[in-house]
Amino acid sequence: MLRSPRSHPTLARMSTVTTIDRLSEQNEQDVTLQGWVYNSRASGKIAFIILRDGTGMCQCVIEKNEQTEPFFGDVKRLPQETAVEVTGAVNKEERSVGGYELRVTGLKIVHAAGDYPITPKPHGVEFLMKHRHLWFRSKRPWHILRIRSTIIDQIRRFYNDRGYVLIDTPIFAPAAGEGAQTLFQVDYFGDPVYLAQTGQLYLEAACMAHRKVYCFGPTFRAEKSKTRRHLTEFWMVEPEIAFASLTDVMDVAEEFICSIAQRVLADHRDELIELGRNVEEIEAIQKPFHRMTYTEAADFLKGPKVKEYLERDLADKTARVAELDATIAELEETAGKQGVKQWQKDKAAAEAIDAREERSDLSEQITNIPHHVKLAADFQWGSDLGGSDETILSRMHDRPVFITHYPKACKAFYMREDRSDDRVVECFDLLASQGFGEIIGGSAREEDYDRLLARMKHEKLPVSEYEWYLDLRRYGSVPHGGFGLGVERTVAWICGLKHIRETIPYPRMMGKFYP
RNA sequence: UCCCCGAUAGCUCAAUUGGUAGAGCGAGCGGCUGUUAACCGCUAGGUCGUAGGUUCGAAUCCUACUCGGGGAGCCA
Repeated sequence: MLRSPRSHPTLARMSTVTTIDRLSEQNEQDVTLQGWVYNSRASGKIAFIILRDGTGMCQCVIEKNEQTEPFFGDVKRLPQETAVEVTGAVNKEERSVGGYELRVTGLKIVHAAGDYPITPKPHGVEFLMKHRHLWFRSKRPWHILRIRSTIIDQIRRFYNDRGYVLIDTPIFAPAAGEGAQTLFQVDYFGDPVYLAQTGQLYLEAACMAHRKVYCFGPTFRAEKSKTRRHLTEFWMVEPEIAFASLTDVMDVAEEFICSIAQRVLADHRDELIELGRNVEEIEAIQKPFHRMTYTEAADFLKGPKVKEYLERDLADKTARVAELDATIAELEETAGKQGVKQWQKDKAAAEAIDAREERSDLSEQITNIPHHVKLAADFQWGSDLGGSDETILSRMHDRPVFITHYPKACKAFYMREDRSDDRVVECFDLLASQGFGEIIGGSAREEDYDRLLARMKHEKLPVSEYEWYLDLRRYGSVPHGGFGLGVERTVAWICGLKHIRETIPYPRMMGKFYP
């Protein structure tokens, strides 16, 4: 949008409106930036504004002189998040954030902000979540949501580039799917319908028309889980492929995850580092992933390696707690000592808070470890893998791990019976590395009419409501399969976030839906 | 549904274990020419989550409730 000088009486002269991400191409030129004050510092005759404009951050320097005199007084105490247009010369400057700064000659206040609630100091989660709409502007959420955007773009590209057809599946769905207690019920002109928790059954129908299809949209789970891994509304991408075996589907999943990791590394390496992510661990996301059957996993969990691993983990964590206690004591002494600069005290106090947080996380983990040892050792063939079991398997491998062939009883009715062992089904979960746990669940689908019907009757499903689904096994039924990837869990894993609520713009969790 | 932890200024936290409620940031005013969470001085800001109870006396101990955090089950 072009700006006329008349609408900006305080601008010294007309100059090109640009954005911070393009400043390196405009060194020495006069430009105008439009943005918000992220932070400001001022002394008697010089002021610094850290401006953010949506594309990056840039330091704007205002020296007091005849040109800046008319607005220098305003600049001296610009509240955080004041919207401004600043004009000046771009100047390459090592000392500045981003390497370039603006030597300001003109400034217009577009909107003077009031008392902005989020300060550059630490805040608690509850407070930040209540101000999610403003928190977007802070660095950390800004980086995370950009990476999320790239991951979603890569998801679409991956399937579109490989000839998959996008099939949008309904969000209002009859009770079909798995257990109704985890579904949100909605009144649909007097009839009960449910918010979809998967598009899979609908997708199976479409894959018999287009061969390779996928759906991508929000799904809803009414599970009463209050943990760092759960949302009630989350995004899932589900591909479905005709004439595909279990291993074909797993190969796609493997290729898919690698493509996401590569894309994020290519586009956001610096941002990952800024978020504190260990980039080497993402570089390690390469084919082939580990593959083990459920039965192998069960034996592994009961074996000596897991016990040793957990015992070593316990020892390491106990040692770390002792280390933290020493650090905390030291920091507290610094914070309370006389003759120490105030900013050093602040820093020590802030570090002490972080250390205490890490310590309380660790001590909770330490109390849980013996329980996890017991759960792993007592694992019974036939029961589903628990959260702690998955975490153990995932942490003990340097790349993602496929767990395949679960017992029939813990999986959904549509999964294909293993023809060589009818106790298990041809399915897989993909566990992300570094303990992030399950990000994909998939399977080959039962293509045999009689086996499927028997299974549905065994599960006491209302067969009449699934007639359309059974039709797929009456007319040209072929082996096929697919999987679902949880977008938020993937973002959490790639960004190294311990809580899923930061991976989605407006998290919906049990008991929380504001803003 | 169950288990554990927490709630003190707008924000982040402290209060020597039951004895007059404090600091930093933020806000307001003043000072400072290169700051990086700037710094220095001054000012305002509180029914200690709510309701009971114990006590001469409760932010502190007890009970219930509300809200938040973490976990189990279940799941992407």
